[in-house]
Amino acid sequence: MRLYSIEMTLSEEDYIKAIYHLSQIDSKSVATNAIAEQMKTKPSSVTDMIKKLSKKSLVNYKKYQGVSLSEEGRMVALSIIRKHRLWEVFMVNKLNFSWDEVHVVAEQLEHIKSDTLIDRLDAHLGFPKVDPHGDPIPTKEGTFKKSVKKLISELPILSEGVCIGVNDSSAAFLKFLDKNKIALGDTFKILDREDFDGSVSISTRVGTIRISEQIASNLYLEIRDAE
Amino acid sequence: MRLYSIEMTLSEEDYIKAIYHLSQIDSKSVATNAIAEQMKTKPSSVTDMIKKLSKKSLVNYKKYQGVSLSEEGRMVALSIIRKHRLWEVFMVNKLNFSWDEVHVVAEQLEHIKSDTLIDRLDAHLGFPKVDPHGDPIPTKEGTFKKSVKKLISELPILSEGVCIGVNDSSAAFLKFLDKNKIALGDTFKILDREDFDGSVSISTRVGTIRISEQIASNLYLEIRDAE
DNA sequence: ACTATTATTTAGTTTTATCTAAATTAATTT
DNA sequence: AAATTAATTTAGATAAAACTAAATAATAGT
Ligand SMILES: [Mn+2]
Ligand SMILES: [Mn+2]
Ligand SMILES: [Mn+2]
Ligand SMILES: [Mn+2]
Repeated sequence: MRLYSIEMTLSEEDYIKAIYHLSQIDSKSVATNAIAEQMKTKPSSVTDMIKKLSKKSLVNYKKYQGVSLSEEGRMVALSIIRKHRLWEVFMVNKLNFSWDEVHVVAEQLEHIKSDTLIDRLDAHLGFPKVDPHGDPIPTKEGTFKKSVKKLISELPILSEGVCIGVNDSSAAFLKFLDKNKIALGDTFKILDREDFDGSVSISTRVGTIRISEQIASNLYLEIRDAE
Repeated sequence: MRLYSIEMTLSEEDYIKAIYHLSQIDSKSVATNAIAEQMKTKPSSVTDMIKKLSKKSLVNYKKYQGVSLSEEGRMVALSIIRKHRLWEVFMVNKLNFSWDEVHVVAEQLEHIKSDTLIDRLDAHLGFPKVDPHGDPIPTKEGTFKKSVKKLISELPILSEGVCIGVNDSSAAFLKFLDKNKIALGDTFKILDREDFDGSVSISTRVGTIRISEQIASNLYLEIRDAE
């Protein structure tokens, strides 16, 4: 993960990260419009930036064919994600933030340039493996356990797993979870799914409850014994 | 110190901080060239930025007359300095950095925008009053104990005080201090000064030593019982 | 008071990251 | 296969922050 420290602007870093995340969803090459939407900018701006990143050989690009990260680009993405998630752990574990408050600030902190800083922060936090949302933290070398988390709405009946994250971290949703005694770290089993409305019956630590499709598509489980 | 959160770029913040520091040295209005030197930029760039800051009424400016910070400008400066110094304390106290390593990274961290973050960091660090170099940390409200630190070279004979900071934080100088058993927190008394070369005789915790003018003009003492 | 020197500002460019509007290519329908 | 629609790129503009070179104002020396 060291490479030879390519100089990158904040903007370039955010684009690289966006491309990484989009290519996770849909492993093929990433569309210009998708990047524009993610970055809340215009497709023409994306094209400009893609050309720049391509010149730096951080992405593979052919006109009208979309982009994918090069190996260097992937490493840059992982190093930014590593920083983002370590700062999130710091804010939650050391500064008593709650998990829904940290993302915006981590968006800024992830751009601080200092390898020493991030190494020592990692040590200070006890080398955490996941961030407060349950997402894995890449190592310095750019390796990390591939996420095995899936949305409840995507899992087959009888799946069992630990609740490790949410999609929607709005205050309203978090309040709902609290009220229904659903918390990070709880183990759930999917008992049944209603084809009609997609609602799901799950067993939790307080008994069996039924959740709507909307809720099920916002809760991630980590599946046991996955590779 | 809250004001109504003026939007400021990183560059504007660094200029405001530079103007603040320069006006501390020499309380009058600050010269364009002095800012250019401090910021390692050209006078013409400084003029451009001054006009911008003046439009935002963060500085008082009349052509050819130099600039001074407005009251808002002073508050902005103090809030950046507060952040800079708190991050320095964090790196030294929590991440085991040494005091000569933290400044460059703090130059970046001071620009992170989050009032909550800095408040919680302050609490996490136990509301420190000084940074690792002995410089005072402004409060949220923009008040702080006026520095009573003086260079040994500027103090009269028989002054006594606690060593709280250095001017030159090069590795070579810090090594020298270590070798001579001079550390932050030690109490020194100035016994004698040689007019010929400005060298000074001081009593330290390991006995009496003689230091050159060059060393004396790099060590700050905090004088006891000053207001 | 005049001149030389220094400090500061202005004018005109450059680079980076945006944007809008127009042109082009790709994909979908009929 | 032609026409329509959608996606993408190009062209041209703008704003921020820098620069160089030239002009102007302030200061100092005689
Ligand atoms: Mn970011
Ligand atoms: Mn996260
Ligand atoms: Mn800075
Ligand atoms: Mn300091």
